[in-house]
Amino acid sequence: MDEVDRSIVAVLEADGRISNAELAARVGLSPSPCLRRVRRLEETGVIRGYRAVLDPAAVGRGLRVFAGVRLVRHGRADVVAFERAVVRLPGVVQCHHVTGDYDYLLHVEVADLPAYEDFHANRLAGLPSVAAVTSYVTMKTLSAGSR
Amino acid sequence: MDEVDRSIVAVLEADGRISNAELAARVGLSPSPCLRRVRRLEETGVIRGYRAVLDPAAVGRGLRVFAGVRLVRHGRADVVAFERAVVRLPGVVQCHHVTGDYDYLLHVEVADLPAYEDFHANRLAGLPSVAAVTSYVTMKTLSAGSR
DNA sequence: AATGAAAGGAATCCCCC
DNA sequence: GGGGGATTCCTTTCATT
Repeated sequence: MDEVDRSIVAVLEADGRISNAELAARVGLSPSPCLRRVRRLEETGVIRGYRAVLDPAAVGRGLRVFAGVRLVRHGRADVVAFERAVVRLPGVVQCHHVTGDYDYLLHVEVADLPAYEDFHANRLAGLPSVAAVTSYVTMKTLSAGSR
Repeated sequence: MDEVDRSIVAVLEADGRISNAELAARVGLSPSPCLRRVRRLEETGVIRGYRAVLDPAAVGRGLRVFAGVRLVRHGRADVVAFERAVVRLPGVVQCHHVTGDYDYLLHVEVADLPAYEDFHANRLAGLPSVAAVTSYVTMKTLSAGSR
């Protein structure tokens, strides 16, 4: 990871579909060594993949909610069971194991408030060991620059 | 947005750098109409862009924290000043205006805990109208499938 | 709207520096 | 590690159905 590699990942983070030819020009290389560096960054896991960024509302994920979850018990079996189950729930984007007032902070995206009510009452509350759920419903999201 | 469009965005969300030729094959079209559909999805804003997904630790963002922020005052000027300033802070990925115990939930990514201490004490606490900050430090993140 | 052909461009590989 | 050039594949456009 030298300066050129850092430039490459910065450009690809902002535009993941840029052509190798233009990427090379932007970082001051010719296409051959540029492509070699990109492949190496992919192989070593610095670049994990590429994704299209979608309009949430257009694909049925217009409501974003963060849900703080506390568990009743914290034995290994309880934790494993919860973690396995929660990432399989439709609408769960990420599940963060956090310090603080909650055990987990869930990033959830669903169509609308009725869909979240269903998620909350019929999916999440029924998971093993879930003691309490606190929901933070997103009204607006501001993004920082290129991300 | 018909079924084919939904397939296209699903494939591109999982692999944003797939070639148009292979994308076409996967959704059962020939390349020409497939490309036209992708362009239309981009122009109408359903596809907002493409990004490389990076290993956070490899690019100096090894620590993810969610910070619940309460403001002292909620007048329009206070809110606007806070929102303008917070997204400019280095490390702030997204700023969610939420319902519940906090006014905002910040998604922050920094190098490590000392960097977060600096962010918390020297950047965030000094913003206009910030009354209190509650930090949820992520120890582990589980992702749901393709996202 | 989809197809298919054709031109132009890009990705990729090999070899040299 | 970087560069140049050849090959192959892809992208893109346009005429056609």
